[in-house]
Amino acid sequence: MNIALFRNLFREKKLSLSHPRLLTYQELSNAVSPLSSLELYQNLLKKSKKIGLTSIYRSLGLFESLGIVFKITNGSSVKYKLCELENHHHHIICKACGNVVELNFCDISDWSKKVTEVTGYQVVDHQLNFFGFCKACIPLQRSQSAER
Amino acid sequence: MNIALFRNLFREKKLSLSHPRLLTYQELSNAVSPLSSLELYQNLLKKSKKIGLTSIYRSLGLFESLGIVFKITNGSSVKYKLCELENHHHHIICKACGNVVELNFCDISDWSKKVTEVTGYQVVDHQLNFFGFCKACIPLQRSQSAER
DNA sequence: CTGTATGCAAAGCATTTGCATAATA
DNA sequence: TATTATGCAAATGCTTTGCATACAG
Repeated sequence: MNIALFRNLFREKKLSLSHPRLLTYQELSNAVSPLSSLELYQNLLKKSKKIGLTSIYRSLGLFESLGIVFKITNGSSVKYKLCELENHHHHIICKACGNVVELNFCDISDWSKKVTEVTGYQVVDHQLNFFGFCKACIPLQRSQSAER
Repeated sequence: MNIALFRNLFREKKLSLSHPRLLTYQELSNAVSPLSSLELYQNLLKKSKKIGLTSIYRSLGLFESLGIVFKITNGSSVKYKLCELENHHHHIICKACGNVVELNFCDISDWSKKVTEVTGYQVVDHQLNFFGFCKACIPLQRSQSAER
């Protein structure tokens, strides 16, 4: 999601676009790979930006609930990345290096119907992640497979 | 994985099959839905089994590294379930009461191929959870929808 | 101005670790 | 008997909360 859309969204939802929120967004926006809350905090401090860790947590929580950010819980580590695709999508995560690629397809709506038929549950959401090895890490597969 | 295979594995790997490990295995084996480390601990205490929480953590870690157990990291909650190698499946989780129903179908293998084609990643695993409201909780939907 | 967000410090929690004791093979 | 695992208590580390202050709209 680019900065213009980001600003629009905040205006639409009548959410205040505070300094910490903007900084958090920008830092994620510059990032090449997913970042933890602490990395985000330290990166901003290095750039002499005044921000509290707490606000980063709060911003990330807000962004996540708005669908702006994807939270990657991979074993014990938690990282965040900006969603580049605006529509609903899923991810594939490299088990070795942690890189994430977004998948711009989701045919799961048929499944939701099936789930409702079978269980009686009203399905409102789902979560799907693929795990594997990116091209660069395929050779490492054997040595890494027990990790996480 | 049944108890016979479990015992065999431990013998093969020359791992000691201690009381806590066996209890942890059995409790998971009896469980209808995935359990957290604490639930496991409390269930065993209720049954007057002597065990420490620490040992449960250590057993679960061992089991996971052996591929006996699957760790479900759902937002902030972490639960474990025995891998039933014969039928891979997914879950639907009630957002209101937390009940879990297992879904005995998974047609995702076609997707894995597609993911590989599109991204070049070698897919080795995936994780799919549905969220919704069970019959009893559908009336609560409005008040609970912001949670998690 | 008025409500909302911030930042610090402290609290909370799940998980891990150190170490003496106990159980396993 | 010699490893190896256990269990308690304490430590760790990530995340959340309370609350007075500062900021955005």
